[in-house]
Amino acid sequence: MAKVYEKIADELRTEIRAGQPGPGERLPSESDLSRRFGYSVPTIREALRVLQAEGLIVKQHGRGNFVREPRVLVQRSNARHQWEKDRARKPQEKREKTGATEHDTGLTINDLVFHAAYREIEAPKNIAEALGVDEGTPLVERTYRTRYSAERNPFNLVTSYLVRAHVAGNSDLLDDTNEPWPGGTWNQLLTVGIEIDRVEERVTARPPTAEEAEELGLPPGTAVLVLRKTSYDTEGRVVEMSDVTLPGDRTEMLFTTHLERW
Amino acid sequence: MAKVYEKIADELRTEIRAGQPGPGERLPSESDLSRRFGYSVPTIREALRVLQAEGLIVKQHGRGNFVREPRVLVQRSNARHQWEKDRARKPQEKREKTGATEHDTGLTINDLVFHAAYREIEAPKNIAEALGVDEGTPLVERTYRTRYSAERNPFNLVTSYLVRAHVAGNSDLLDDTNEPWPGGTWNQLLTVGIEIDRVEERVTARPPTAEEAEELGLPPGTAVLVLRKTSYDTEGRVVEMSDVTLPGDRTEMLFTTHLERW
DNA sequence: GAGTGGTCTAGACCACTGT
DNA sequence: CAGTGGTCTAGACCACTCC
Repeated sequence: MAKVYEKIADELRTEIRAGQPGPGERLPSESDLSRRFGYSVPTIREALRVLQAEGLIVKQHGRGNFVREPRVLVQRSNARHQWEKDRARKPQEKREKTGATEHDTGLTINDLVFHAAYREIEAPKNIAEALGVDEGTPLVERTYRTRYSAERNPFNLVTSYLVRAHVAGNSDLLDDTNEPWPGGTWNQLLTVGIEIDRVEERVTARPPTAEEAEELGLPPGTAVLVLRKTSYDTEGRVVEMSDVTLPGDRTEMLFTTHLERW
Repeated sequence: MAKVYEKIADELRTEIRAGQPGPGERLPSESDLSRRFGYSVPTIREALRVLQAEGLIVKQHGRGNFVREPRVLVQRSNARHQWEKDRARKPQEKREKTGATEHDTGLTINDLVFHAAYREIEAPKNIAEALGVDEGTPLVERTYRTRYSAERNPFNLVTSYLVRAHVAGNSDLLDDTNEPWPGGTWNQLLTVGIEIDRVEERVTARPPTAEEAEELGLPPGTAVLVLRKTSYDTEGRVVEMSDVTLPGDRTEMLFTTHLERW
């Protein structure tokens, strides 16, 4: 019942929590730890791997093992939805100035880099279910990436779906050169007479897939938040659905629920 | 740039995604894979570890490596807050019958096992900030565990804080033998004249700590959702704050935001 | 070039699962 | 008992970082 590497991990974990070494500081080298604990380097590495999986340390090839520094940078609030709805009716020059991400982060449009791609597809089963349409229904699929101009990796991955028939009345919606759409999707929906009534967001958490870790630049020991946002119009139809992947170590989602007064 | 174990992981991942083997099925044994790929068992194990960290497979000592089956069982909706507020004013016999967890899960009180512990503490810095009080202010701290009667591990870990001075008017609130409180915390707050106006929930995701993994029975390759719920009364005071830890692989949180109509 | 972590090998032995 | 994964050793060699 000993399990040497767990004991070593426990001991190192306790020391790190006590601040010895503190955030950002280096741990002793693996061979030093090997001597200190009297076990082989692979065993030490096994212990360090446990701490890495907990997100407690970061390994840096050629430099050493470091205590991870916490970071939560991007906040996303559900107040953005009302804000976005209000924005949709503003005149174009105002709409162009700022988007929902800037609203959340307080940054200006110059600090952010957007990338979007457009595609028409036929609804696969799971997407069709979420949109409440038949399998094979023509859809408009758009994928977004947003990142800080100073950073390499985007801080979210978004795939958004619209029912093609809903938006066919406005040819701008089917033209992928109109990117990014001034005023956002909801303004475009307004042009075809659709008003959003409520938004549902389903949130789960899991480790990133290999592709997500790659694209978001996530080190091992990070989780992602997975958000499926469904927008309903005033008649209860689903008019937009999007899947969003966010890095758990730098994202905080804020949901405010207002209650009826007594 | 080869990295054998990554290539092996890629190949196995592709096969699993294609359904070969499918969810719940066993992978070939590690020594079989060693022969198939022509690399040593430790290298194969390294590849399998990658897949485990992604939550794609589950290792079972003495049995084999299995493709993980997805499971999302517990749904938690922010509609629970209005429901809970309404319940607080109902007569006691109704309040006793069911709690917010039953409301979310659709189970009856007999399917669930509760455990609660009670403690009085002086506010440490971070809690004091969240409650908007001075450090050292007397608080009531309560920790909850809820689990299915058929399962070993709870499906959430809750720590809740109240300001002692707010609730001192009702001695029941300071008596830890009154567990679980019929009608919940908000009914108790009602007895001291406090009405909840809005709830804020902050959500992040991260890998579980060693203690959380242990207590929730989480296998490696699982993330947790961390939720900080803050309840404000009609005067804008924070009257309750709780930290909730939920297993990412079996929890879905649903937030509905209603928008103002044009 | 010295020091660090990363990959891979080969094998001994232990612990768990199922027959 | 046979078959499986889990732990640990000892060491070779590679790749990266920093002086």
